[in-house]
Amino acid sequence: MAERDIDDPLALEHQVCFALSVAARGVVAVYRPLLEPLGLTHPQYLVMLALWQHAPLSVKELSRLLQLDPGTLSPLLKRLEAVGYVERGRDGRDERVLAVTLTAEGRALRAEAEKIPPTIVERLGMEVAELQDLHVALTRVIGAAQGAVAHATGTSG
Amino acid sequence: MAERDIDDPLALEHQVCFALSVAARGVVAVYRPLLEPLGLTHPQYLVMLALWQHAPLSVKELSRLLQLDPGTLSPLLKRLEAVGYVERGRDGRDERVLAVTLTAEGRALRAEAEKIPPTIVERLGMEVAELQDLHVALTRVIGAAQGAVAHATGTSG
DNA sequence: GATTAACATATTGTGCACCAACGATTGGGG
DNA sequence: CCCCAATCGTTGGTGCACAATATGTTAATC
Repeated sequence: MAERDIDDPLALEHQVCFALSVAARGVVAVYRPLLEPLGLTHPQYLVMLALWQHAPLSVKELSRLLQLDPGTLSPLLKRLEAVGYVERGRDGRDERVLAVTLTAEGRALRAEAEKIPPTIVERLGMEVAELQDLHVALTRVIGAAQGAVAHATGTSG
Repeated sequence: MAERDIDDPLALEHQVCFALSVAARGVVAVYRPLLEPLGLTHPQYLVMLALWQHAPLSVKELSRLLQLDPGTLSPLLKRLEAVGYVERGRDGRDERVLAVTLTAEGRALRAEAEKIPPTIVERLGMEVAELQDLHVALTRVIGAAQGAVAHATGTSG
């Protein structure tokens, strides 16, 4: 069957979007057993990374940093507050914006999280250089996709 | 702030998993306006690709091809049946397996779908060679991730 | 040939992801 | 001062994704 599909532009094995989806889900699956003891899902882990770097952050800033819809972040942040890693309070200057800050427990979690990246690299068994190349390629795709969407909706913004 | 983050292994901009997630969601977003007129979501589009190549397929075979949980596919296939692109019937030989087949309308949809990949490449504005390189790199990551999960749960299978 | 084990799918529950609509707050122009 | 538009976050709806469980079917064992 493979013979006939070589020229098929709709063949599953030719689709970059398919490889992208499978790779993303597959890598997240490698993280899952490492994040589970911390009580975090992968999206929650990314939010914590953003906060460890830049806290305090508003929902809008998180949305821009993580390229996520505010409607996705809103309940996610409530769950992070429920487990005690962040606090959600209104900013004094502008009552519209939510100030997401880290609790002491949330800050302490960073020490545990530092063990994760090396473990992931080890479990994947890939060269760091190869992962860096991939990161560069993905960054280019992210830019291309943003440009494509911007062009489709209403050029630039 | 960038200066201080160069050596930070937890910096958001260093995470391959983050780039992978954002790229996957971003590229799917480029597909969305093209798939919407066909009445398909991106996962549904991938199922149709698999069926155009290999129909009829069982849920288990689709699960293996698309690397998706049967619990994800089950309701998805019902929705594809509801819009009239596939039929779900039991296989005569083995009443356990579901035979997913294409309807005439489902087969006809392939002509529309053939316009999608070139449009995507055009909208992304990336060289085909670069996309092919990315596909190779992603395939390697997919293999590495599968190996990592297999190792974590119970080596090989 | 009845009991068991293995298998294929379906269902339920939790959480993400996007969209559209809403309510509250803020800042600007009449 | 007041309305108005823009902004920020939340909510509700649909659909994906995974884990655990349930149900029915087939195959294996005794």
